[in-house]
Amino acid sequence: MSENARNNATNPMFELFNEIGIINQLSRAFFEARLPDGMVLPHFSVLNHLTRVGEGRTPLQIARAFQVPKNSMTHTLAGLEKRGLIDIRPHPSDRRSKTIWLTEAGRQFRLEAMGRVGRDMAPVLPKMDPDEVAQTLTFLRGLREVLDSARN
Amino acid sequence: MSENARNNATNPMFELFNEIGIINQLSRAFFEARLPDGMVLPHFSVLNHLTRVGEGRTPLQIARAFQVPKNSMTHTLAGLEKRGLIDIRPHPSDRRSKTIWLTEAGRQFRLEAMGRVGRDMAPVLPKMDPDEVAQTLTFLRGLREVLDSARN
DNA sequence: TGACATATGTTCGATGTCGAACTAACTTGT
DNA sequence: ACAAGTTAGTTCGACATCGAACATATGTCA
Repeated sequence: MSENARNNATNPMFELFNEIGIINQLSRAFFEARLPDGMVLPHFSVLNHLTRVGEGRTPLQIARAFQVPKNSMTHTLAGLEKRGLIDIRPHPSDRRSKTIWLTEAGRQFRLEAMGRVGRDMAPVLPKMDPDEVAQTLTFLRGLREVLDSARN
Repeated sequence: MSENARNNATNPMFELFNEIGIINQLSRAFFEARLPDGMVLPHFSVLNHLTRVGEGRTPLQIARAFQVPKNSMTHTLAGLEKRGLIDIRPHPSDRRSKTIWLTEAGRQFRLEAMGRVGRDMAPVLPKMDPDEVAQTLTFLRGLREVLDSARN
């Protein structure tokens, strides 16, 4: 086995993570270029999450959904509340906790942002085969669960 | 069309980006937990990139490969140089530019880090079908190029 | 050649991100 | 009922990240 072969023996899994990192970078930049001033991808993602999964979730539940530390979520939620896009209310049965709700402004903001991003992405997306997208999505969800369970 | 249906009409592409963000988060945390003290994923990624793609690349080339701003790459490279893992030399024909080379310590560090991560990931990876990994990788590379070209 | 445009890398300031330690509230076990 | 352990969220300090402005070098075009 040559020195070169040994050094370049890269697990396909590493390549996959590498590619995922690059796409994450690209999509993040793409989104943030279409969000107002100081808003950042996690802000939009949380609004989207609340719409998809349902309002009234706790900060910790949301942090786990995105696999970010809970203190990072504290910061993201503070930004959303400051902009009046979410409403933070006490948890009905656990006084340590809170629940997160969209405001009307939050709902409207999300729709506008999705529209803006979707419109600018429209010219390129037709190149992607919907079946392949669905297939990839299924695989990635599985990968996420595997990684999640390996996280001890 | 109900209000609910309109709000939940999420483009599968958005779901894909969302999933990619979560996996990126997970894999980043997994890697960084297995790197020494102040080292971060981009440090490892650059060492890996130099090994895979070849040494002697310029900072801007590396920044473009990872789709990060060039000033971010300046910072990452400074960290690697400070730790003696790379060697920064002048560009032979362009005095604005520089070229990046692995040191012996850098090569060794990368091998050790890959070993550590690979070992801890081994119990989990057998669950992933190699064909599906390869298929996903192909698709994602295509997606990256589409996004890259759409980035004006 | 000289003026203007472009490309490379750095600096600066602002802000996102995260680990560790902390407070308050809840749970468990005896 | 009480102590010990656990959980939810925050605070703090360190550092990564990035946009904008900058200095220097190169390319272009008359």
